[in-house]
Amino acid sequence: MFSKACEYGIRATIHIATQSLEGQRVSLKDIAKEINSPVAFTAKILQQLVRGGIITSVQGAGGGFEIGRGEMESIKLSQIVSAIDGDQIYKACGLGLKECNAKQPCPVHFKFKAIRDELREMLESTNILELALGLKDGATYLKR
Amino acid sequence: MFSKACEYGIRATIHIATQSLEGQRVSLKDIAKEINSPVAFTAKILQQLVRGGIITSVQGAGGGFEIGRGEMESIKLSQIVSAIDGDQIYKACGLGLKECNAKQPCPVHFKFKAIRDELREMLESTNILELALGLKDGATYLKR
DNA sequence: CATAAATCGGACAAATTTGTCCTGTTAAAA
DNA sequence: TTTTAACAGGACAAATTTGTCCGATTTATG
Repeated sequence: MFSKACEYGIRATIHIATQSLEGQRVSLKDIAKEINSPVAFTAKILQQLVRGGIITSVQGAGGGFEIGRGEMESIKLSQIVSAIDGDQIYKACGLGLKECNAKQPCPVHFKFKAIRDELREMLESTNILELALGLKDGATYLKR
Repeated sequence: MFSKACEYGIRATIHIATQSLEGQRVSLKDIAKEINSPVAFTAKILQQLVRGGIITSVQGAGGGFEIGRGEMESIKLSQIVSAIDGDQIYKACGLGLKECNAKQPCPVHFKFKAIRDELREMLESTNILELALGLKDGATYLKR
């Protein structure tokens, strides 16, 4: 569904959020450990998230990554996906055709569109705060 | 969503089906031309479909690929996807976790499961005959 | 100011996916 | 029976994704 990079990106964002809820800034090392991802690769992805305005980084000793408490509710899963994988997943034809739309549909156009629309709706309506709270409560997990 | 190989595989199968409806066996060359795909790569994918029991190949001069008329309705999109991409798309965790289930869910487990289930339902209920008929009618397209 | 703890960013390497080429095999037809 | 049209399959090549390494930069702290 998503690229590895995107999976790591979502997991990292949720972890950063839970820590930010506690007022804790987290380091790259800590993130990679908590979400069980390769450190250097994770660094690249965090850079993308910073550039995308999804998380904030603080350089230097005592630095790390964080998310402003007030921002968590307005950050949607869809923004993370777009920042890393682009919006192909919402827009692209399920059979890989360049031009595929209601006027000139591929054989599965309408069936796929329905699924994609639901996926988009879900990603656009899911915010990071709710995911972070579920993790903090111990209701969900980020490892394994 | 799907790999390129899988996209080509679905397109190829639909094309073969429309031709089989007319009693025409189709060659690799013709398929690649009609679905606008690289010939040699398409050959590999057709082999997978043959091994998967989805299409039939006939070797030698005048040979090619075909689908028994009676089989089209029982061939589901899900079988093509499974034959080429496997069933990761139905089963795998949206965030890439090895162990993710209702007991130990990732933060987006239930939201993703709902989407995946709809996707699976759609793929399992869509057969090749209906797709081939739409294409034959000129209602849908396989190129561009 | 020197040191240490961090992110930033570029270059490289490995793995996977996508795509190509060539030789072999099969079967129809001249 | 030779030729020809087709699929089968292995080896290779290119492109993309995933992952690594290392030096530069930033900032807190002694």
